[in-house]
Amino acid sequence: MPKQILINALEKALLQARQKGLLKNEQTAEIQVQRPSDASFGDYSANLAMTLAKESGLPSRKVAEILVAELNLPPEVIEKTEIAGPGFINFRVNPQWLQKTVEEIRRKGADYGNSETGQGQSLQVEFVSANPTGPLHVGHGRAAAIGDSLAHLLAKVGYEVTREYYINDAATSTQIRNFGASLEARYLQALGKEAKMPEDGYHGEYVSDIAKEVVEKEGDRFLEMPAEERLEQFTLLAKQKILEGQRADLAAFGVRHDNWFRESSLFESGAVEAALNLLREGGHTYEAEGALWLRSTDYGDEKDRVLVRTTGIPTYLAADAAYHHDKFIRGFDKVIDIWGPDHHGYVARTKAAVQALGYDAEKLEIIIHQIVRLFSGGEVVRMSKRAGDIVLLSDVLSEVGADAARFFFLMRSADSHLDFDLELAKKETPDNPVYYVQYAHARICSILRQAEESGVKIPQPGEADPSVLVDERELALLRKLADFPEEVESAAALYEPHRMTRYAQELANAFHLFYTDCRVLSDDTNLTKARLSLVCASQVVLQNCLALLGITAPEKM
RNA sequence: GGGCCCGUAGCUCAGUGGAUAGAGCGGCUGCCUUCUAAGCAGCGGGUCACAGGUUCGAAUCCUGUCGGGCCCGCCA
Repeated sequence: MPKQILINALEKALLQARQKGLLKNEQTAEIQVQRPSDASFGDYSANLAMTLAKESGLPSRKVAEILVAELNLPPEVIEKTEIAGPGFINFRVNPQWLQKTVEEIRRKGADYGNSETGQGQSLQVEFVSANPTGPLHVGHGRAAAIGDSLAHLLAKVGYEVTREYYINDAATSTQIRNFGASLEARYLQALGKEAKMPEDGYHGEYVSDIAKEVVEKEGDRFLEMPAEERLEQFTLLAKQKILEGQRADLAAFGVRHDNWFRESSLFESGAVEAALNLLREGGHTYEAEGALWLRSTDYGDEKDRVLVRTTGIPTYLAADAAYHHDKFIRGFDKVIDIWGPDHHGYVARTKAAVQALGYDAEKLEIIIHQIVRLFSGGEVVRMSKRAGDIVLLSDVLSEVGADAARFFFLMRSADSHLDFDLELAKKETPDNPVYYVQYAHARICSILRQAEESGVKIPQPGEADPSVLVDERELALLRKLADFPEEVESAAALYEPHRMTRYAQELANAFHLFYTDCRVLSDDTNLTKARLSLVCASQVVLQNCLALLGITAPEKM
């Protein structure tokens, strides 16, 4: 990687300059190499001279000159070094090096872009984790897209990744009981009986749908049951049905969790009690007003939080503390939770609980994504009759398809509110970025088909001479392809999968430009071979990129 | 009242302290006898909310103000 080569070379040059007494700086400045804002400046750029100027008492351009004189760069990678502007050192990559990456990409195939950054550390991404009291909505869709793509990214940079779904199914949960009671009421109503919905009942149409299904399959056999047992049965049924639906929605979205973890299992196994004891023994709790409190303020929370209610029933936080304890007991080196914006208030207390249990706060990363608003023709959409104001993920999927939904959910950074334009996502025109990207892949496949049909052999890696790829469009495409590992690296390091949708668009653009200006199949045998090889490399990178996003790469459109 | 996120082109948003701040959409204008026009080219478009501060250098970091969203339970 040129970037790493440059950083190493600059480091060495700085050391030499110091040893020779040309620069007096003692401090070890972090050496940065970045992309210049304007490509005409070069492929890479270093600001080192500017950061050293003040301390060395020399003008930054002078410092740059000293550094450049000490620089020793492999000419086959970096062909040109120059000082520009206030003291930037700009580098241009040797086209030879770019041309060689075609072969490297083709040899590595699906592994191109992999790295060892994660060093095989085990890492868990927990995402979606919706309450079993209703179907998944668009917010969950965003979480699913982010979580799944992030998991792909982290696996690509060398982590051992587990995807987990936390089922909030605690039997003591008031919400679940309420939901069960709602289903019971709808069931009785479906059988023509008088029944009142509970006070904070679930009025969405999906509850009635489930009730009707129960009537169809089980008839009126619950009527005779004692009230308490019946409620229990319906609570169980409600949970089960919703969970089935959630699994089906995720499957339709192409998201698969390795592990579905039941909150209730923490109570059954005694893990909640154990975690509470640990917190007590560590002196992180106290009793007040008949409840057990966590001293979360010790770890920066704005107030202490209840762990066990006056009723003796543990809170969600108690279970969550036990849950995270369990994650670390299972040996995860790093745990990432992806939550909706309505949970941001729980970040501080959860991190507090984790620290009180003796773990480094840095081992837990909580990503909060902001809300999704659906638009159609400039109007906010409330699509679902079944769930009131909530727009269901399944509705969006049947409307625009999984690929478009994934891409749109991943177009913005998690921090940013997402306006999802359904019309645009449905369009089969270049305005729609997901089609734009997929079309590039379809075009690639079309060229390869065309070549085969006309009897032109696709060269194996190494069979083409890439040095004939000198057109500006070809070099621009090569640069984009060569960028891929660095893009993956930073998207993974920053936990920002949305960077890859942007990269996908840029890569597709570079390919379309190449396609327009450079005819692949021509009478010039060597050029045809080299360009076919470049097309194959483009296909590899586009596929790898789309795989990280969880989006298909169609061969025809 | 407090917390979190956001404020950048008409709209939706990128932008890991660097050079003349970018993309897509929308608008207008061109380009198909040639590997997919689901493409390409061109034209417009900016007080980076505002005010201070830190820095050689700020859209980016800090403080404050204003505006928008979400949240603030011994619910989950």
